[in-house]
Amino acid sequence: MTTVLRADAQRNLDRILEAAAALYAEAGPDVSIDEIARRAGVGHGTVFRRFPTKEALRSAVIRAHLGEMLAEVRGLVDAPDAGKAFVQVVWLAAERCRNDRALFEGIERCSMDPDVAAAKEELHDTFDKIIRRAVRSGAVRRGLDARDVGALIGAAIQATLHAEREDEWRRYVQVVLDGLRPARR
Amino acid sequence: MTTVLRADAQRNLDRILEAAAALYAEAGPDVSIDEIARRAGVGHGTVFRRFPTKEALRSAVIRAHLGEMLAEVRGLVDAPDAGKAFVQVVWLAAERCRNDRALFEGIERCSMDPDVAAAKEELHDTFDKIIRRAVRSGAVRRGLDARDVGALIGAAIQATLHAEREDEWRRYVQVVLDGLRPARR
DNA sequence: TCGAAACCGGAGCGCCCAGTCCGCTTCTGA
DNA sequence: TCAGAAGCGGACTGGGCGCTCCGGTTTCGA
Repeated sequence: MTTVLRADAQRNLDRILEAAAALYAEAGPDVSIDEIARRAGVGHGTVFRRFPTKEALRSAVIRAHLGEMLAEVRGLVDAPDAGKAFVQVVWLAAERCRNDRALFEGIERCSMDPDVAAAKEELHDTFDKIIRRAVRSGAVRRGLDARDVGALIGAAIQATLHAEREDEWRRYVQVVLDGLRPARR
Repeated sequence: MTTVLRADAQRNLDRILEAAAALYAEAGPDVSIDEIARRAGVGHGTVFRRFPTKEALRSAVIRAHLGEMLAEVRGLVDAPDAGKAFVQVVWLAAERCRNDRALFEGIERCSMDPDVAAAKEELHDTFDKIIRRAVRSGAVRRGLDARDVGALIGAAIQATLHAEREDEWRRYVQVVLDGLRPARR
């Protein structure tokens, strides 16, 4: 099925993925294929041979990111303090969204891709375990799942994309994080 | 300067604004002029005679919304309980964003328009008064201004745009609202 | 070394959309 | 009623972008 690519083709493929990830991170998920091809140093025909559509390329990049996040979250799933693990995951996700402008929006948009959907689900399942433990330990309010928390944190980051101050996003994430604790009284 | 429009022209202008507001609310701030013109029942040339650019139309609609919000917020600026007034303003803004998909994103995007910028500033100033009183009364944490709160609430709403459950947004707004209270301990 | 298979990339197509233009229609004030 | 001003809208332009195609080039196993 998956035959080995010729050396030059593999090199170009790597360059394309690298360029796409960089441009998505800098400019959002709507960068044109031409721009990506230019940055990768290839013709845009080459991009379309590897990825039949613009969406396919986006999905591939997003999938890679989700894989990395999953590995990180898995490393925290059995941490002794569930509340701390929860906070750590949130900050990890926030940092990622902050450094990659397309990540949050892109994940939503690529949900029709079955591979992305599967990766997302797996990530959510893992995060849900942490959340449930954190809820049981009284560190997090009831009634929230991984999708809720992801949406809220992602949104807080999005809100700071055009902010003037560089560290704005940390304050916003902290506000949401405080809001995620059990309601008072 | 502002001469009176001919009756038919005024009618068309009203229709255009109405159609634009409706489509922005339904489909976001990137609806094409053609679509707006079609919904308004006019040719798109007519739209461009009233509004020199697509942005001008967007700005006009946004400005109208900001004017309405300003009136609402002004009505709460001298409310006896500053904390309650703050919460009310937040829910008002949230409801508006919820009902108008383009509002939050559109306000950011139209900030170069001087009229929109002025309206925004006036709204912020008014809301800031409420926030300062609420902070003093201990209902809201320090270090936040109207821009912060608006960004956070808008973001929470945006996060629920593609949610399956219809009332998702209320939960999210409540989380942010709780996060906006003074930090514990 | 050499030929076939794999690969490359830019010209070109079709579509969408913002914005312009002008011949025709509609309104309005006298 | 009527002339001229105001308004109308569709044809058209130009630019951007996703995507295709094919003639030329590169790679690599035999």
